[in-house]
Amino acid sequence: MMGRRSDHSRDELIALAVSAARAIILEQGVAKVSARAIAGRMGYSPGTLYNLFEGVDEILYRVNIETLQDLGAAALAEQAAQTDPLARLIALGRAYVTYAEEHPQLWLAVFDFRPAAGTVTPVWFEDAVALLFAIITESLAPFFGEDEERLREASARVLWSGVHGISLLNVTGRLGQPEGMTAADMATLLIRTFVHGLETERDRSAD
Amino acid sequence: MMGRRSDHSRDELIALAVSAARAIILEQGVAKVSARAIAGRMGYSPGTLYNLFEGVDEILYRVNIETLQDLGAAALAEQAAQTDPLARLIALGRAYVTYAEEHPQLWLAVFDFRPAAGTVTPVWFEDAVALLFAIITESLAPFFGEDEERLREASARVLWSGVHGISLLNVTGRLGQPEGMTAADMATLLIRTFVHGLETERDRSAD
DNA sequence: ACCTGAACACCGTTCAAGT
DNA sequence: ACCTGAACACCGTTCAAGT
Repeated sequence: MMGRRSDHSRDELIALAVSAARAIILEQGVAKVSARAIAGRMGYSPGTLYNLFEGVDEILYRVNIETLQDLGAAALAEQAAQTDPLARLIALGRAYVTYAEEHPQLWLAVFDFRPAAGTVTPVWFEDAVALLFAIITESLAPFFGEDEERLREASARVLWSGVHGISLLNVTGRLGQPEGMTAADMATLLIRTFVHGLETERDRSAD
Repeated sequence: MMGRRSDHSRDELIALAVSAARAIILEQGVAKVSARAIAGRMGYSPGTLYNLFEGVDEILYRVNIETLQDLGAAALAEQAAQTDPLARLIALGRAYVTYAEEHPQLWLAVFDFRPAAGTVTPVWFEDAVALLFAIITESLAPFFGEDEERLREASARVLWSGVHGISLLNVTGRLGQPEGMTAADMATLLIRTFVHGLETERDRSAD
């Protein structure tokens, strides 16, 4: 029962563990992910995971980065179908909210995840987040002059926070939107209204 | 060592447990709250908590409702200092973000809290949340006509989602706002721009 | 070299037993 | 009636021992 088995290569084991973790998230939610549950589903002992990863957190980071890449691909695809700058921005926001709605467990696993205190987020994970965020900043370029970098940066963060907040309330069932309005409609309202308001905002900040 | 002690009345014990939980949140964060930790700090055994509460979740709900009431009071106080409708709305948003910044652990304990799957949020807690939300809806009244109930409701949720999202990123250190801008400034940008954009939005929805 | 499984220090919750 | 503390079923992580 003990000792080497070599049924799988190291890389196969890593992929197996990440798949097992994702399956648990999909079936039971991220709260049910544990070293023992992952190992059990792989047919290995918990100790094996510590030959492959720093800990359970690293496995979750690996599931989450794949979710983010999938989300990013979906958003870019939706955006590519539009040409008008505002329509492109709205497509981005709606794709975000819709993706979260279609994959609530995976999406929550990304954003509910609070690694144990004192641990640092892996660089490769932060890089992936920054890459996704750049899509928003770029999509905002048509609405700002070259001397408005600060406003554009701030607007990107404000819009993302808003769309994310809508999505979080939606996925956790607390959005409580008016009858007939979807969460994506709320995102559209936010983005369209904000962009239209930017013209007025520009006049005021000249004070 | 066993049997009754009656050092404290039932109500005193409840207050003691809630205080102990809050102290742990303030010192170590909500993740470190546990039945054993609360009981240890009270000088009682874990089992005692189950004479007083349904479980640890109920203790957290009790800490959180007090945080929400405190946050509501702070927001109302800031708002009362303003008379202009837009200034009042902005005061509300800034107070929210500022409160979260000043009490990050308590604020995160409210919004990071995901009760065990299958449990229902207590009615008294949902009522308190609804009461707070009504402040936002009311503060938006000056900006809408009587035939615009749906838009007002949707706007209240969109604005709150946005301010909340900004606050969440801020408290978890991921806001990344431009140099010299505070999280409260970001909330101001969101609210002011959105409200200004509403005029344009109204014209469009007439299409 | 790889993998196990027991061990350590935790967790929420229950409940028989004691005062 | 109140409170205890052992017990049950968990958790993440480590590491001596085995192949």
